[in-house]
Amino acid sequence: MTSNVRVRFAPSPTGKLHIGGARTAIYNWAFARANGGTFILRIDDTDPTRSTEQNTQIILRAMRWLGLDWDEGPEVGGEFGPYSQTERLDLYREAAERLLAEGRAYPCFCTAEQLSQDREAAQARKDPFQGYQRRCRDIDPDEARRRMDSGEPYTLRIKVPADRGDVVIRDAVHGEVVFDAKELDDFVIFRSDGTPTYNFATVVDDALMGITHVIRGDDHLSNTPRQVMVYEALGAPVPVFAHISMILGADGKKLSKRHGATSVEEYRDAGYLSDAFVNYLSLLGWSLDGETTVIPREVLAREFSLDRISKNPATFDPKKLDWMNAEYINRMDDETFVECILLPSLRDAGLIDEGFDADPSWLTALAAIVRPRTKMPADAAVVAAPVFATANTLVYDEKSVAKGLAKEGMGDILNAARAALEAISPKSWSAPAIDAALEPLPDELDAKKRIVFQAVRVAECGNMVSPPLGETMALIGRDDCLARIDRARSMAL
RNA sequence: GUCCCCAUCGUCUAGCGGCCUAGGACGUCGCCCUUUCAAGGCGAAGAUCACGGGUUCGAAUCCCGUUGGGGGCACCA
Repeated sequence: MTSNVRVRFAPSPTGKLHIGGARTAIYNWAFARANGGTFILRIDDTDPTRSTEQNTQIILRAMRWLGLDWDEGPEVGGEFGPYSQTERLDLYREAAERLLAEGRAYPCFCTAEQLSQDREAAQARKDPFQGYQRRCRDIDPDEARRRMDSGEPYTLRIKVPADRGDVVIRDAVHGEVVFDAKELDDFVIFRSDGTPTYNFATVVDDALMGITHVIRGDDHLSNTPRQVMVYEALGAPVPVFAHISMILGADGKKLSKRHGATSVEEYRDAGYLSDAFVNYLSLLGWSLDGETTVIPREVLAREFSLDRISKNPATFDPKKLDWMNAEYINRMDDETFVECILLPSLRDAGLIDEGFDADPSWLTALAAIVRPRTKMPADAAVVAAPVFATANTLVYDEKSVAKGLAKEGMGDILNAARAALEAISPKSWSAPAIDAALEPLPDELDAKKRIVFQAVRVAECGNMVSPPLGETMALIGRDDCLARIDRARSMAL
């Protein structure tokens, strides 16, 4: 299915891609995919002082990690390029000159001092309108031309038509939003240094690129009537807008550094799965049916719709993100879990090296006990650590030893356990065999189940908390299990 | 100051006039499973639908106002 839907995500490279931007990108991407449209990535770098190439690269990398592939934009090109604003300066100049020639824009020679004076005066006389007072709007065009040619500094301002009534914006999430054109001032579209302003450049780009739907943050809603003025001056069709609410921190304030990680790549580095992250973010302000929470990206790309976007600002909840991540880990197939979570985690923790090789069935058995205990990839290594230790290198947790081993009678328990385990032949060393061997011990020793297994657990794993004993010991191997008991014996009384 | 937006469990949300004594998810709590920890299963608590007026036979849903939050009003984006 193809359609003429064209949407764009247009970050300005003044910083990293943050959570709010990522969510906007996801919505644009999903909307394009769901409608067989085109997803465009454009770099809005009109502010040369704050934009950097490095930030652009970080944003592209984050987009790739999120799995948001763009059809037109940096690196892939497209017939509406170039796709960064610094390369489009001529297009803005052309558009501005046309508007000037048509009398839809005019030069303004007011100085910054003059303007702030006017603003203060308006404030002082409690004028409800505190915008530009239109001093230069009626300067004779010929005189204006002379002053421009003489080198006098000027900006270009849009001329809001005198008879323009209400400006009605069609917004897919807010419905019709009405602004009184009287509130609009003749805002600057070109600075005196010859660069375009944001409100002008974006509209020129969106018009030239044939953008049909503008999905962006709520903070632009109040600017939209100004932009509509530019579309109309340009004679371009006005797109459908969809203004989405902001994402807040737990204190209800706009999400910022104070709330912890805000950039996409911090979440990647923390070990969050791209799929889980995208799923979680997509639900921050959108719902499929109000019931479903696990929504794989293919489903999102098929079912996303603007009319299910919520108007409320959403609070970012790290706990639910964690749950989502665990959910995706739990739903992986074994092979994926081993390749994408377990092995990398073990490597990062230094438990194995690049040349590590293990029997596939052994790895599957390890994965089976590790996976349900893995919320974040790093958890996997923590859980698996005892398996990768040896009797000599195993680290014994002090508290666990004190509580579970260094007590009266523990020596007897370990002796009995050792004997029972030794009775298992190397060939039949397995989880069921180990469980069967250990099972009668409490009765034989007339000791509590809890106490017996706790002692063996600490002896084998160095900790009172571990995955099930039989499975773990099967993975450790018979010889090392026996050796661990020997070592633990010296700690028991 | 002015304009615009928003308002349902702690959080994300469902709800678009009767199906709502308000549904789902996260979190919290309890129980089951169990040698520990998880995972899983079952269940519970939790929202006078911000408040006040209307409209209507009937309102979380429509209208007005109030309050509270947020955003814009720049030669920032």
